[in-house]
Amino acid sequence: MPTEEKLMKGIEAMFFAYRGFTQDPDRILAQHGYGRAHHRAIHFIHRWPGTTVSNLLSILGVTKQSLNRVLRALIEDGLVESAKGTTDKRERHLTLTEAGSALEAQLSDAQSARVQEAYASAGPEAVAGFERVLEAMMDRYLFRHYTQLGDDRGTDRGDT
Amino acid sequence: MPTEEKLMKGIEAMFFAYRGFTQDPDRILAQHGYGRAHHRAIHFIHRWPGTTVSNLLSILGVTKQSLNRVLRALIEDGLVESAKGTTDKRERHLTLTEAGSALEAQLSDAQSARVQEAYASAGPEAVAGFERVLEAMMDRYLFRHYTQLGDDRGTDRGDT
DNA sequence: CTTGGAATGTCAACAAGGCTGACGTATTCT
DNA sequence: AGAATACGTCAGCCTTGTTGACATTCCAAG
Repeated sequence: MPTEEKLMKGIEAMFFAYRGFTQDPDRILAQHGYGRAHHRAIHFIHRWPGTTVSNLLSILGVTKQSLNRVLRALIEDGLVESAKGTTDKRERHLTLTEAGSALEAQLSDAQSARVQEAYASAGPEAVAGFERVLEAMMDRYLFRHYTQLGDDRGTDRGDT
Repeated sequence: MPTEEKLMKGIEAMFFAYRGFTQDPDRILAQHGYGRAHHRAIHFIHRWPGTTVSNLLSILGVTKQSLNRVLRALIEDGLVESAKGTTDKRERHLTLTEAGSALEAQLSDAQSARVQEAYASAGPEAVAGFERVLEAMMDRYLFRHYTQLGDDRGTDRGDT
């Protein structure tokens, strides 16, 4: 049973660490006139090329209006391609263009570098613990959505 | 040297975990018409009762205009008290009122509960690793500001 | 074959919470 | 006396989230 003080330190550590975690990508994004929302979209489209809009919606947990605004910009700027589905023509399958992949790589490199530094300075055992705690901290409902992406597309519950 | 895949998983874990981490407080805050910015102010005023506005500014890393908006609401709502300094009358020393402490406790309980669940399910060794990685991930400059709060008040570099 | 629901896009309006720039006012320091 | 500090505030802008409403296209079930 951790003390209140220990829990509070963990909470503050999450706050400060998350800020460090997003700092470098934020700088790069700002140079391109983008924000974190664009980063998230780019990241997950890179992670699952050809994913659909509704998949992305359930991963990101935002409204389609919010996502659409970001997606529209990325498509107009030629970083993302949206292709009508073949089996289900209502779906749009999203992929990164070359330019999109380039930006993704730039962002990923910056963020990975910081994470890797942290991993290196903390050691492999600490990293294993880090991952275990983070997994336990995730929202289980949302995470289930994420891990089921390959087989289960999830359901759209409309605008509500 | 961790693989790219391992680093990417760590990055996503941070994203999902942070969302879980803020979920419960966000719900409570919404009921009171507040947001995360209010939570952060309340948290750090609780942590350092009597802290000054400029201290808070360097901890939170936002502009005084942003902080002021939040602080004004909390003061008007009677959750925070602002007292003119005695030695330096320019400073405002911030403390939580009873109502403010009550909300802080409610928020802290909710957030601590989730963190503690995660700690319990991951085990004490994992927690030690978690903390080591997070500390290494923080921005060193900002964190130094934080840890020096007791003795060094930091400097205000003006509006720029 | 019709009809309901799913997947998507879009318009409009609004709010929180960042930001910059520009001032104003005490107060303290040099 | 004058510069710098601590704080507050007005105004305006941006991103990114929200709700609500509506249109289109398409799949699937009755």
